[in-house]
Amino acid sequence: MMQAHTMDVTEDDDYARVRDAIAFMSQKWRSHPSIEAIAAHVGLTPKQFHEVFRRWAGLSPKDFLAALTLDHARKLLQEGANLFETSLDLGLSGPSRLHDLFVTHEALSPQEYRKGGAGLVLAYGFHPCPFGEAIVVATPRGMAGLGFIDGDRNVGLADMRARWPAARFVEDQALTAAYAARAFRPELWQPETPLRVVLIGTDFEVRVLETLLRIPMGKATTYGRIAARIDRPKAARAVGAAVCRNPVSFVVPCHRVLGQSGALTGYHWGLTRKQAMLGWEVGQCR
DNA sequence: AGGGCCCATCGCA
DNA sequence: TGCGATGGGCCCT
Repeated sequence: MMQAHTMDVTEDDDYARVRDAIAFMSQKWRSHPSIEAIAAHVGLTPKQFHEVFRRWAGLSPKDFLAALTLDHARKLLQEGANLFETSLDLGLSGPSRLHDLFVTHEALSPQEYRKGGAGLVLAYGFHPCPFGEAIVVATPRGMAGLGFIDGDRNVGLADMRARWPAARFVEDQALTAAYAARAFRPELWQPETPLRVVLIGTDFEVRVLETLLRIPMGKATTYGRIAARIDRPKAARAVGAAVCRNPVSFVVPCHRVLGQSGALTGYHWGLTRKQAMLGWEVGQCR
């Protein structure tokens, strides 16, 4: 029966499988479930399970799951320890500086922001991505929002509307599709064709988001370090709150911010998704 | 008034 | 040592 019901695995539901596997793992990690047990739990044979991870992350299940451990998180933090120290001056070209160049960002003026986005027309659309379905929000000046759909599109849309209550939202898949196509492929963010992002928020928030843009893929930092970087060494908690409100997830990589202990703490779009992103990036980086 | 924090302590193996 | 739990401080909306 098991055989008879074993279904074809397609790329479309790869993420769903990965997501379920991660969720199962984080529940049972204490008892060290075997790969076989995890595969069975998500309804796959070990062989299929292996294929899914290869296709989705470019990693074996074992390597992928290893990327989700506390040990690995700590290693990430160690590697990222001097992420900000080396490039305090703008002329210096460290790796973080490089990344920074590929995303151009401009902040909406405080005045514009205070109006809650009044007069702004925001196009939105829904698109598949490596982490489920995404909602993309764009202005003529660049990408303003990126979120995720878990079941109900209206929930995701409401999440975005609540950020700019006075803006007019217009569905425009054609316009947002271009952003969606590039948002998850950082190798396409080139100096001559940067991914344009519009950061909308308070002064403090924008400064935090700008700092996030300097964290390269595959690296990580902590809330406290960001606070120090923006000259507010004791504001780690406020940084957490600002990171939490990041409208352009993934592109502004708030998933690369961890607690000082290496704990993943929280994620607006679900901790499981944060884990998925961190594991996926390990595969992208080799 | 509360957070996607952080640090110092303390009590347990 | 290395954890988990607790308490107090801190700073932005």
